[in-house]
Amino acid sequence: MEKLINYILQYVQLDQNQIDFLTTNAKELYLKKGDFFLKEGKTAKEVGFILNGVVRVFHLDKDANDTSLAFLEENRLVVDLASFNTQTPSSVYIQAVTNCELLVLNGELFDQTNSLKIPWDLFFNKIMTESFFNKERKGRIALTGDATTRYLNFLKNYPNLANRIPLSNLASYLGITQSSLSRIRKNIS
Amino acid sequence: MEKLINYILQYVQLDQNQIDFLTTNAKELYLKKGDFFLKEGKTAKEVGFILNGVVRVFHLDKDANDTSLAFLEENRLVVDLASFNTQTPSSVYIQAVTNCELLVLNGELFDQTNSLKIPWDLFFNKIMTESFFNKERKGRIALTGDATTRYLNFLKNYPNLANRIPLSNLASYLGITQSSLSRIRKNIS
DNA sequence: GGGTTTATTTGCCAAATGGCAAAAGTATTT
DNA sequence: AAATACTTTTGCCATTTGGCAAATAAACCC
Repeated sequence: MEKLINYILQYVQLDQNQIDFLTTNAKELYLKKGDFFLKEGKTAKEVGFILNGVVRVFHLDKDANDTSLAFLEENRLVVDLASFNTQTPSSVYIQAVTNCELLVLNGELFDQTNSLKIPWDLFFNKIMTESFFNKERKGRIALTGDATTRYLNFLKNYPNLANRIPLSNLASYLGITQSSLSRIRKNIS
Repeated sequence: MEKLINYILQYVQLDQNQIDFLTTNAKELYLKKGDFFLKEGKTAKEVGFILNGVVRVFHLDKDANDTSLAFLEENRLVVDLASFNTQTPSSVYIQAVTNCELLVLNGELFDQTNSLKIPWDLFFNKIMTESFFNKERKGRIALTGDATTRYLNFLKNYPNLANRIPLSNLASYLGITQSSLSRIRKNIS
């Protein structure tokens, strides 16, 4: 629980009452490898925080091609902000890549009444701003260079992640096939 | 001027006083093809609005490889939000692709005193939120499929833009060489 | 542990893309 | 209109990546 509080404190201030309030209302959630936190078409009703494990955000197109959009590990929020904020159906899947231990804050904690207690608007604004700037700066770098460059780039940005997620998922994130990624790995070593 | 006001009104409400205030303080700026609105290393001091023309946002890596990050046309804001909001040096170039006619709002209009007059915080939050969600939804689609798919996708999303920007710029946006893009065009027709 | 499933590597060849340079086409200037 | 500069197309060939299927390795289940 402390981890989640510290995470939130990076963005907004909380007094002891507010911390107690969150501690009382957060629930633990265990996801087994393969379990879904959110499915396309469903509206995001809650916000998760990863205590342990890795989750993947991905998209399926009409031909069932699987594109990985993001990987999230410990001390990160898990939520489709677009769906959660606008309460519209999500266009992505969020799935546990490994067994996961999450803390979950129910959507009701974010409603008008509770926003008086916790400055959620400010919190999400900061999260979104930070995330927006990251994308601005690094986002399009994904298309730069050949597959090997993109892979090395990924290793540099997320050094611990590559050996926690299946090759196929990483390949779809990098925009190549898993065979190609396998060969790239081989060439590098 | 009316165009800019209407654009802002999409996001926040303004009364006649506020509209007059903006009208008085906005300045016209003409950029010739090739002129820069912002250069890497400079801090964004103003916000532009395109009345006419196309601008390109791009990045140069250490080997001077040019990667197009975005193209903007009429009725869009021109600003490196990351640099402008945090008043830190920009990591991108913003350059006129065609002759451009802009309205420019100086940074001073956004300072504390003037924020009392105009709800800039809310305005930028909405812009950023909208932009963030667009990236979430469509951003990574860029890496989906082969170069032809990405080109067709671009044509669908920005039907008028393709014939207003040089082939080389579009190619760098799509992550391919201009020769390849030229061949792709040929094959399609 | 043995069997089953899933993930990864590899071989083979086809297809896509890059690199380079020259040619053809357009736009711009004088 | 001619000269110049810039953009786009094309040819040639090397390299990268994809597609498919089989082999190997690793993880999972009973």
